[in-house]
Amino acid sequence: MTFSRDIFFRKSKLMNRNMEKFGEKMENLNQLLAVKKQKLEKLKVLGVDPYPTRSFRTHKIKVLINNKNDFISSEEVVTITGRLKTMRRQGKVGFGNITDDSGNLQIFVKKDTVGEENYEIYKLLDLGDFVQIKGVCFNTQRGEFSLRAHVVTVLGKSLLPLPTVKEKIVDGKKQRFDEFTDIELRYRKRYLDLLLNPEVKKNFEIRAQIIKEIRSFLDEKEFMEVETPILQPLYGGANARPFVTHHNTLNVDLYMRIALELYHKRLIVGGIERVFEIGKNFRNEGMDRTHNPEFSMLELYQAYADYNDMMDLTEDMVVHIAKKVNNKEAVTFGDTEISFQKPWRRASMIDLVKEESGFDAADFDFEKIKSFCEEQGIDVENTAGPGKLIEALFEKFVEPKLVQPTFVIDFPKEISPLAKVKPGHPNLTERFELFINGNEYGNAFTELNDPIDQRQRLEAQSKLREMGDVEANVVDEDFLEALEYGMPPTGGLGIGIDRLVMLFTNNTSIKEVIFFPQMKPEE
RNA sequence: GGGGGUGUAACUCAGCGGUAGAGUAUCUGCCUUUUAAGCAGAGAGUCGACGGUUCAAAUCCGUCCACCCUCACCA
Repeated sequence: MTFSRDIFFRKSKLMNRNMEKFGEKMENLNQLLAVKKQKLEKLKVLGVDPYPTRSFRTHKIKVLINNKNDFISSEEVVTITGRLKTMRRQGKVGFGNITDDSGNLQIFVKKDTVGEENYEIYKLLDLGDFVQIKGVCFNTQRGEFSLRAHVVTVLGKSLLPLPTVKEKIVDGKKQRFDEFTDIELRYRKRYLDLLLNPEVKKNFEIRAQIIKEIRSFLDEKEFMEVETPILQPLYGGANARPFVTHHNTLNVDLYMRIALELYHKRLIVGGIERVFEIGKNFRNEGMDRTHNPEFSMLELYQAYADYNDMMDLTEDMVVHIAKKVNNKEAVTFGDTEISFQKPWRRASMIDLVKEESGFDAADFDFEKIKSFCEEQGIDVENTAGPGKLIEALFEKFVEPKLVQPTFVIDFPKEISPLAKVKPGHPNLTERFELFINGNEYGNAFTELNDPIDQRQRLEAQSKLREMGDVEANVVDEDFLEALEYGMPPTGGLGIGIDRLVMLFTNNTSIKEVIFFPQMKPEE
């Protein structure tokens, strides 16, 4: 007997503390389990294997529902499989609802029809059990399309009771009772969440669809999907603190990647002109509504392109997703209607700061910017230069106002160590971030392909690191060497998949779009 | 890390100093077209953990844990 199973999980501390008392208590705690086990035994006595090796079905439930009249008039004998979700038994007859991943169908089991022995088996069923029902479709007296069982077969007994959620249809609207809503339980036991809250599954279906559409869009544009290392001897491509792990055989520490960027650029060097990857990044940082320590990114790199091309590509890709997922070039998030109609606004960071704060930072005058920041109550870190302060002003004054899709372009060079300088503007780079609804959704550059400049930039980052900036980039000699062999002019783009899914599913928490979000251990 | 909130039966919750409650689920009985099926009955809880105050704590106080919200941090 396993005591560590779900409903006893919380009680397990007791086991350490007081074994005897726990033993007594288990009598009570086990009651539900014991009942189910008794049923298992009874099934075995009846010669029924509660966990048979084979199952069989002729139709998914949706097929029956979509062709009700045909199945009723033909009286075709069909077999469905699924989980028993509700049960209404009354003496020598009973009803229940079976769900498979396509739908939900009422079954009608009558003692006279299935026979005495099979009816005994039916009576031993519990909510949550997997069953196979062979029978014929018909309409009940109340007019509900149902399956009249000829044979009830057990496919898998459940031992733990599913939380009970009941539904009633009032004026065509579903009313739910005793919903499974405890957020902590929903995240920790996502399988129950999926089972009991159908709209949760919908979120993840949209997620899958978005990813599928990204793939087909990029495939159409002849991007090659690649896989690059998650375990890396050095990390880079973003400003973030990494997770560290250890490889025993090599006896080296390895980092979990924080970005895909540097390996993709190596592939561009290698002559693959268009690459993309959808994968997990890992950042050892704070968690909140929009941050999970592991999260999904799309990165793509295109040779002979620049950040203007990346803006066009981003527009086209998001419009493509919106049309496929939402059937229109727009999405409603909360009360806000977001329009993806091209073209999206493109405005420089410095112009936007000036527009919203009245402050002109175009001259990069450090003392001037610093005193304005201090006036505005912005903390000035000791490693901050004018570029970082401009970004801070941007975050404070501009970010929350960018509701409709906006490309914020031309970031300070100081905070963009992997982006190419904007011609004629030594303090700026050809970089943009995409903002929607006040949140960042993407980041892109005309990629820096000058190995000498790149080395200087990484060395400058390294100095910041020495001064205490734990998120500054590290110098990656192997990457620099690749650049020295020559990288073509390249445009690169990163899109946060989770946030995009949040946008299209109208969710404000990243935990709603990640099946198993990071949670603290329970003990 | 700061502030606020929540934690009671398998699920949803009530109780907020006098020794544990409801509905659902489970079990028993009745019921051959129900659908939140119904009727009658039963069992089921270290009231998140630890400590304190009190004759008496689910309830008051403190500490801790988990989760949620919010601010800070963080591309």
